[in-house]
Amino acid sequence: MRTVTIADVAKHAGVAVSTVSYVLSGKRAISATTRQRVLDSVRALGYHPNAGARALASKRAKVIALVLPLRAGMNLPVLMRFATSVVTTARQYDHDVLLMTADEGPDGLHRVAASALVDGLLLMDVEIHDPRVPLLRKLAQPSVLIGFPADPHGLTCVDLDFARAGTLCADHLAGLGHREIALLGAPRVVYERGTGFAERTLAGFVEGALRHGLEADARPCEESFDEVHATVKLLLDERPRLSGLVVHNEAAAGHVLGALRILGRRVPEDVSVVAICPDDIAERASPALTSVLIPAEDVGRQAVRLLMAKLEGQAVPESTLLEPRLTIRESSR
Amino acid sequence: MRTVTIADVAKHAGVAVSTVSYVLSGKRAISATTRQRVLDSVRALGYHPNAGARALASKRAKVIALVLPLRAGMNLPVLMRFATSVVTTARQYDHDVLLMTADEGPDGLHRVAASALVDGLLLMDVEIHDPRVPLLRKLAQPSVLIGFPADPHGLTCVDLDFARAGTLCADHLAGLGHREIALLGAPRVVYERGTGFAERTLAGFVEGALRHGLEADARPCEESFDEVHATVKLLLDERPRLSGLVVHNEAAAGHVLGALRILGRRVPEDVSVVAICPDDIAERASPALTSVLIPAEDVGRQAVRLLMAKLEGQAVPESTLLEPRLTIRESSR
DNA sequence: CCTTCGCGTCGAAGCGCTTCGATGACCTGC
DNA sequence: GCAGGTCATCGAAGCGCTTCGACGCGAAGG
Repeated sequence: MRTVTIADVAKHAGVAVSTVSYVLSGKRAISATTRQRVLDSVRALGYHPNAGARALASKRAKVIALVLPLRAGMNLPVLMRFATSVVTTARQYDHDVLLMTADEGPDGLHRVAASALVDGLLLMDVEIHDPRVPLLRKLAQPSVLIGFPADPHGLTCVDLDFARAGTLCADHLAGLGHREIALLGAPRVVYERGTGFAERTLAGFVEGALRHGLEADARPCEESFDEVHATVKLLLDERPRLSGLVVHNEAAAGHVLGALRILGRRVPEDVSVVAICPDDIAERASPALTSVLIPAEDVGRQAVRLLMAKLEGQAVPESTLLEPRLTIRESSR
Repeated sequence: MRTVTIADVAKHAGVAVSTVSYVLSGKRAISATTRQRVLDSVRALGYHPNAGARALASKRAKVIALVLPLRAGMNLPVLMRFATSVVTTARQYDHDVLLMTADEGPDGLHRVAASALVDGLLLMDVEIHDPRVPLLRKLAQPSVLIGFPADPHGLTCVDLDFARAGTLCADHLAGLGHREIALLGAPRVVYERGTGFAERTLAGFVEGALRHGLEADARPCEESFDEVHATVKLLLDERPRLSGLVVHNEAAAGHVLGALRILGRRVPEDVSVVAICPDDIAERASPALTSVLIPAEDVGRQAVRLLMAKLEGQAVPESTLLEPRLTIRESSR
């Protein structure tokens, strides 16, 4: 039971190999009758083009690389959601996805690119001074980044508009009449790493609070319950009249509610809480959290679309910021 | 700046193309001096073999498929950890990983296999009556399954020994002197899906409890705080002297502690809690949970090893059960 | 009626690599 | 001193596909 090749199909259909190829690729006109005959043979023999041969001859592997980070502080569920959406979208464009971890570093990217294993790259969680960025500029293959390096010039970057997300939270709380609010942020290491999104959220939050004339505070925070409890307590001790809390730390969101309960503050009666986190986390919490979602699915879909456009040789914007949306649930009033 | 081919290397080193190939593959003896000359040229020119050409000529793509599920009830962080360990291990064997989602179904597997895109497949979360299993038996490529279908004959399956995990929990609680214990399980849908692992845990738990002559109870449980709270309350109402709780539901583990707190039971003074969950979840909880870990990393590594062995034509065991380990933390005494 | 032009199809030349059989060069042992 | 055997290297034949130029044929145009 040898594997079926295009030559087998050609013989079965009584046409030339090239004709089969053209039927399958649609790159030249083929009469309806011939096309049908070929298609029938393809089905009858169960033909599947050999990926290697196709890649060799056409210089297109129909595979894109997805490079995921796996460092501390990354939210795994979101990453997974993102990956899923990338795979699903890529399949819609008839491409497959090669999964890579960031710890292979620039060399890993160079390897898959130089060996023509992939036609394009998708990098998640790009840092401000990312050592992979200079390499990407040299590569023959196009790439799309999730996140923004210091100089995005000549690159294609996608991200949630975190500054807007921060502002949106401040706006929401201000609109509800709160006068003293605070941001409970990501673990300190995230800020230090300079990934950018944490700072941008903070900046947007502060800007929004200022614009509304609110008293605003902000703290990084680790993810353990004890740390969250301590930070919330600190915030509350320093500002007894604090009545609005923005949480930009998915892992901590649930703990914040627990801590407030223990500290004798009711949510939302005493303190309104707004989270910047995926919807499922917000919904699972009790009370359900008013939240600005991180639309992992949208980001993935958009990133793949941009990459596919680049593969087609189309021009695409350097920067794509996804508009955040605030969903009001039970934790704010 | 054309891409460098093996012919360029051969010319640069003053040898035949085949000699370069043999140097790189090590499949024939090459003199030390020639080898060095070739290696120098490779480096000087920055040569990387073209993956498509290599795959075509050698019939080995050096890529394996990783098929991940994305259904309700799956724990995303564990999935991600698993994927990471698969990628890392595969790289050690000089292979890359093609990421697929289970929703492409049997057709998707058939596609990547028939097109020789991959040399082998790794399927996560196999169900008792998995529609993909009959296909796997027909494929030219070897595969390894995480989980067990009804008839594992002729396949290669890896999993945590969930029955042992359940028993281990019962043993631990019995050893601490508890007489009435209960298992708080996965969401009902997980049992209904017949994935097997939930039942096996339950069976192991019951068996262990019986052997020690304990009173034992068990309930499936959804993941929301409210549901967990309700289930814990029910358990406690029915058995006021319940003093040991096994939680086999990662998402609920944290909520269980919260519920017990609200219900006025101290952990571990009044109730000992043992979880079957990844270490990080157990450690993050407060108090830290005594737990049997789901060793996602081990499973991934082991699965890749088995697949690589099969690719080399070696015989491997049909069934590999990974021994669970119980880590004692603060939540049991 | 003959030229011209598309349209549909074919044949062949690669794409860059692996692998097989062949070829020398050199050594060994009788 | 020569048959036999190694060892290192080479050349060439594919692997299965895409793509380019060529070609035959019927329709349209002069």
